[in-house]
Amino acid sequence: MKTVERRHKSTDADPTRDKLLDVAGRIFADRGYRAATIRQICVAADANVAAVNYHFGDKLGLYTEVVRQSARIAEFQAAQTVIDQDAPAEEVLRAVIRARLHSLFHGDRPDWNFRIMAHELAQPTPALRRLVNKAGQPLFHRLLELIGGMIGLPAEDENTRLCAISLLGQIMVYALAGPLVTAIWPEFEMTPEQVERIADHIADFSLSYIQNFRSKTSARSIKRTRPAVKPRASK
Amino acid sequence: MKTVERRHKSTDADPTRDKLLDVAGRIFADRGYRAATIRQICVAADANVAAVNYHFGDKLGLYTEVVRQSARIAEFQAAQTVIDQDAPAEEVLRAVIRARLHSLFHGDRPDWNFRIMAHELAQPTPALRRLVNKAGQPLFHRLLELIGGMIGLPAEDENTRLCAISLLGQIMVYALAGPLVTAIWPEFEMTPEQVERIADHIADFSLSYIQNFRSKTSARSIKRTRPAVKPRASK
Amino acid sequence: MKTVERRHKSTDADPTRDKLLDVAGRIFADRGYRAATIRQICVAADANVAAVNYHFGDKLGLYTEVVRQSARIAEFQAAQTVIDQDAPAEEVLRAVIRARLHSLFHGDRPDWNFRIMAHELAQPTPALRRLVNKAGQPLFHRLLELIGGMIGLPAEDENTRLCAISLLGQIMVYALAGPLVTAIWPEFEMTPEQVERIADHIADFSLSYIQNFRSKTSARSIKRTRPAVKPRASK
Amino acid sequence: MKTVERRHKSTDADPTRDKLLDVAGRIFADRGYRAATIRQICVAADANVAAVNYHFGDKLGLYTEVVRQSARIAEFQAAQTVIDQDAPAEEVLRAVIRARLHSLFHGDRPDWNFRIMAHELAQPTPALRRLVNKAGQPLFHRLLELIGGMIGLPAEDENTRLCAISLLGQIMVYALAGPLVTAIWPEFEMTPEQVERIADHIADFSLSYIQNFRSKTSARSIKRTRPAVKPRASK
DNA sequence: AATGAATGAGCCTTCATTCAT
DNA sequence: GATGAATGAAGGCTCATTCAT
Repeated sequence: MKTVERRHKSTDADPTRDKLLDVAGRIFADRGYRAATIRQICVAADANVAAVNYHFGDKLGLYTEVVRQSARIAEFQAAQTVIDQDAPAEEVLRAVIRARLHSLFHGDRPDWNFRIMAHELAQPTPALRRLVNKAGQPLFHRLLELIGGMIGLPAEDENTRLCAISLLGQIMVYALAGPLVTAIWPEFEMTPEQVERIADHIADFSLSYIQNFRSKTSARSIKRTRPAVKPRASK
Repeated sequence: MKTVERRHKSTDADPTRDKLLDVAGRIFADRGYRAATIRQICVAADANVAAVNYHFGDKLGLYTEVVRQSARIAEFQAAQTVIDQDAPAEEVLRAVIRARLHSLFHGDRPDWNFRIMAHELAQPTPALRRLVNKAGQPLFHRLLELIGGMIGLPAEDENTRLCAISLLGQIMVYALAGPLVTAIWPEFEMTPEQVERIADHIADFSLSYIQNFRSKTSARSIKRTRPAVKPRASK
Repeated sequence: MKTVERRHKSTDADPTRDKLLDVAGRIFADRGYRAATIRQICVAADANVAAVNYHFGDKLGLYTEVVRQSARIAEFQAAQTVIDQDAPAEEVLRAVIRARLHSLFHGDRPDWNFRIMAHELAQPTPALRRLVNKAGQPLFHRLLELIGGMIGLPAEDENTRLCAISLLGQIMVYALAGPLVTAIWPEFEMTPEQVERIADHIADFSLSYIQNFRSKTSARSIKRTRPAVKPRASK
Repeated sequence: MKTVERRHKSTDADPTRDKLLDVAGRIFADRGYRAATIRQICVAADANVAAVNYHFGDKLGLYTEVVRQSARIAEFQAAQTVIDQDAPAEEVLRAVIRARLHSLFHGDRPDWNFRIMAHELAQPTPALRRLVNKAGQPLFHRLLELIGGMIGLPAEDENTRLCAISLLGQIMVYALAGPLVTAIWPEFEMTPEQVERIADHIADFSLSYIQNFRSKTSARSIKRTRPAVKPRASK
């Protein structure tokens, strides 16, 4: 708020700053904003406690930069997956799911991008809401478009939204609730193969509903009262 | 590590202790373990700062007790839903989903049971892992049994587990990632009706896959290489 | 701002709090608000660093209380001097001057009342302006009334105000600019006798002008241009 | 205590150094020594953080230089006013008062000379006492001479000193206790005209006593209860 | 049995200062 | 000769915990 944010001439080549950013990313991702301490970060980055203040002005400044970078990477990754936009919707959806899970556990760059976001989603840092939302929007928007297209409803339709949330929930649970996963599946380990398998499962699981959605349209009206017969048509 | 655990003659009827427990539950559920302060809790419970230490020995002691109680309630609730165990699996599943979502947002008294668990799942308190797992087990176990029964595979099968996680993920996302939900659905608000609708959606969404699972068995083998044809039954 | 200000049942008998207040008064008076450190104060008061937070919530809270107490004492002293209000104005004025100087250097209670005020007057603590003003008002008001009465002008008249400031300036200089006094008068020392002598001098010095003021009324108009002959005419 | 003092070949023409000095003067005058930070100064002077250290070795080094310069200017100004030394004492006195007030609020370039001195008088920087005293001496000495001459007593006489202090107190109060002035005179504003008016008032106020001083010797007796004969005159 | 008072460790931040180009 | 980067020593504040009734 009061101090300088950026004092450096060029954006590249500031080893201390970069290391700080990298280490901070990891630690923030592990512990969350509050629990992480500047000292931990600085010790791990082999820097002085005041270095954070010098380079980022603030603990929040450092964190903001970390999130910003995460956001940049997220946007970039999202953009990258767009390439095969002319592929069939199903394939695109599978690609998106796989990409998300991948960036969550095996992104080439710092692997904490998504976990930072996860923390923010769980316990938002007041000052950062907008930034995080902005970072997530491309993904969310795409998902809504995609699903909307597949179920033949506008992106803003309640059903589209519910499906998008269902889909994201399946992905996020791995990021947000590791212990839950472990509790259900003790031998679970995040190997690249496992990631693939999970991605496939989530896709299959979700497409099953999405691709059969159309047949349901007419049964909508009774929903309200918890109907004895659910709209699963063919069932 | 800590000394006192319980100094009282009888286990019942200690209004201060009870109020402390109640208030602490709410506050821990709202802010998480670290962010909640003993003082906040004591002020809110209209008790002395030392009361926590007196009754529970520790902040962690209080929290443990809160979680323990949450766990008890969770087990109880899980047991309660079992009553109609002879109902069709689908209905049981629907009931479980609805019950979870309900306890998450509109539980009667201690509406924070599940939220505490959510916090623990997201950022486990080291000392409590086992306790939380234990508390979750009944639910997880039941879910695995149920789904396993429906898809005709053992509870320990990878597919059963993936389905359970998918199902729980859809529920947990509402507990763990409010901002995500808001980002996708800005007008969203957690009215009782909305909860019902979401519960229905999650059930529909999940059952679509689960109830059609059988037909998939043969297609398994090609999975690894991203098969041209995915096992999605009707497709 | 956020913490509790007063947690104590009765206003008396809290030795730590009182000692803290006393020591803080002295140190704040010596060094000013910023330069004084909580640690210095606590060490000198033989208390823990956190004691300040506990009893006053804040460094500013402690300081505020110190100033408030100073203000109370100031008001009390001012009120006390009023007793001989029916005495001739000149005598009252002399009494006021003497009382001020006295409280400045030889108040029975903590001797820093006035020096705190002096610091506040020199470099006001933003949050305390009102409090200090309130504390000073009784004195200022009385002085204006008194002088106004003697020179036959309303208290709000510019001349009354200028005289009051001149009078107070002569007193304050001893509080605010010790080094100046020492520079002019190296052997100077604040013995009770010296205080008396100074009080007399200030009274004489000021009354000379005030008591002869009437004769000046007509000469006002030429003032602006720095007249060759000043209005001391008849004198 | 500090190492470097001056590393430059010639004493003139170092724009950075000069600007630093100028800006530092203003900022020190505004905020005082402690509250002013090297960074503020360097930023305002458009110089590097290390510049102060480079040019003056120290924060105190910079401040010392600022004060030294202030002292030089003060001496110069004092000398300048002396020019009309053959004018009547009263006129010289008026001129001195006006000059002081003027330099306090409307000095041409470095308008902070006097305010720096004011800060030093209120809260002396240990290492600078002598320097400041030296800077003030010319003014003080002249004032004592002048007043001594007018009341017919030596410059070292107690009465002369008391008068000088009274005179200076009336001036300094405007520099040191702005809030006091404002409290007494809310609408007060330091326009050039106001400065003139105040200067006139202080001169009138003081001359009234000084010019009538002799006549006072006998009237002493009624004073308060305190001594029948006060030390004036014969002493 | 229960509480108000006190404590010490740790956190974030600021700042003057020094270092390595 | 001059500067951007880095450092360490405080400072204020918060908090869980303990002490003395």
